[in-house]
Amino acid sequence: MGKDVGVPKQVDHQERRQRIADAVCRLVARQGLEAVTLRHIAAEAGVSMGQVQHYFATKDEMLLFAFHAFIERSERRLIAAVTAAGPEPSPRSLLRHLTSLDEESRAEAPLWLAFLAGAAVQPRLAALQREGGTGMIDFLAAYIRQAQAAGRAPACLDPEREAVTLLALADGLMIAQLIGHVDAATALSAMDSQLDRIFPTD
Amino acid sequence: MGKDVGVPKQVDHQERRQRIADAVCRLVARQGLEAVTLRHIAAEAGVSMGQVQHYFATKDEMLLFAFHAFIERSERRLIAAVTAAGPEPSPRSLLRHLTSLDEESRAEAPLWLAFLAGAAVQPRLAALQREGGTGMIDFLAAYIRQAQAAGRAPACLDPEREAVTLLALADGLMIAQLIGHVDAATALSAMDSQLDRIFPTD
DNA sequence: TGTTTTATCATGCGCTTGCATCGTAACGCG
DNA sequence: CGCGTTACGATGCAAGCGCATGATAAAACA
Repeated sequence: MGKDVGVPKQVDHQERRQRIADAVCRLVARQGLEAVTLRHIAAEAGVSMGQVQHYFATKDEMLLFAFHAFIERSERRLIAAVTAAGPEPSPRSLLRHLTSLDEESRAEAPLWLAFLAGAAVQPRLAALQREGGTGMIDFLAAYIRQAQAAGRAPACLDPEREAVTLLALADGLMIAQLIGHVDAATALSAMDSQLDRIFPTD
Repeated sequence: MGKDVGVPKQVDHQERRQRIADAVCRLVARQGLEAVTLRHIAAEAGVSMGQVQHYFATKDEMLLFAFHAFIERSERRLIAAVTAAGPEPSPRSLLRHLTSLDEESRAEAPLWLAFLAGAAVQPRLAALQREGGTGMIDFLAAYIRQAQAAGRAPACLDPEREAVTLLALADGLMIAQLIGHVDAATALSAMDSQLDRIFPTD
């Protein structure tokens, strides 16, 4: 019986799934969740429909996997954007990133919004979203607390509340930009105004 | 030829369309945009599928109409919420409403989000969204300007930017609540904190 | 080697979709 | 009254959907 599970027989299972998940993300970003069909995904990924079925038992499982992968990638990039800016991480880099001012995030805004809308209806998507979001809030709150300890932020602020505010504002500004209510400069100015309030010395 | 157009022959055309549009909104709020099919809508509205087809040439036209009706209703209620609170309209009532703390708005949050995601993909929906949003921004900015003139708000603030910030924050907090990142109390506290900054004397 | 497992494709099935096409009541009007 | 427009229901249809099935080739293992 001693099966050595996990040993790839011929192809890298995980890599194939990821490649298909990427195709899902691309398609959702471009045409929304409704455009996700097995046939469209197969075409977008440049593989046969049978192959998609081979790596994902159902369409739902595929969507869930793609969403999870997307969230993980976003978090990784967010943290990288903050910590890679310098030895002393800057809140500006964090929130400029969140305000979707770089092209990479901008292109993914519709994707994020589509999954958000899906989460409003499908509990399983909402659960994934919750995990990701709280992680970011904790990260931000800890960062604010640290700034307070260093005297770079007013001690009277509630770190939790400010973290929630900043992230909510980032989401809202991203939406406003996406719809066309405001341009990037206005969004950035609004976010900067908030940051000045929290980190006056930067 | 002198046709008296608009004279209802037998039924109130506009009222029928509105009744169907309401069914669309209910269904979208409950199950998302993907659940919108002619048959489901007919069932939700309690009419035959033929009737739905009679009042809307295509599914897209039906969605567009429903979305437009929804936006108009939201704006009407928003303005009513502000002006009906008293002779001197209060920013609190406005933004408590926007933060989706009343049940009515809360139930419509998924609906709003679904149309938002749709707008990210379909330009015609985005156009409708844009109209509605700028109206609210102008309304808010004018209100802030008026408060500045009355000395109830710091003159150093840029009304446009603060209006954008408040609306974006409202959207973001609504999303955070919907996903479950924060509870209503936290969201309200975050919004109040912003209002204190803009209207310190209230 | 032969056998089993894995990877892949092609095809088909049952169902739902938006929409077109009929038939037919009911009312407005000359 | 008759006639045409309007309102509405029933049905059909081609396309697309998720998914099941079976065939085939190759690799893994005995």
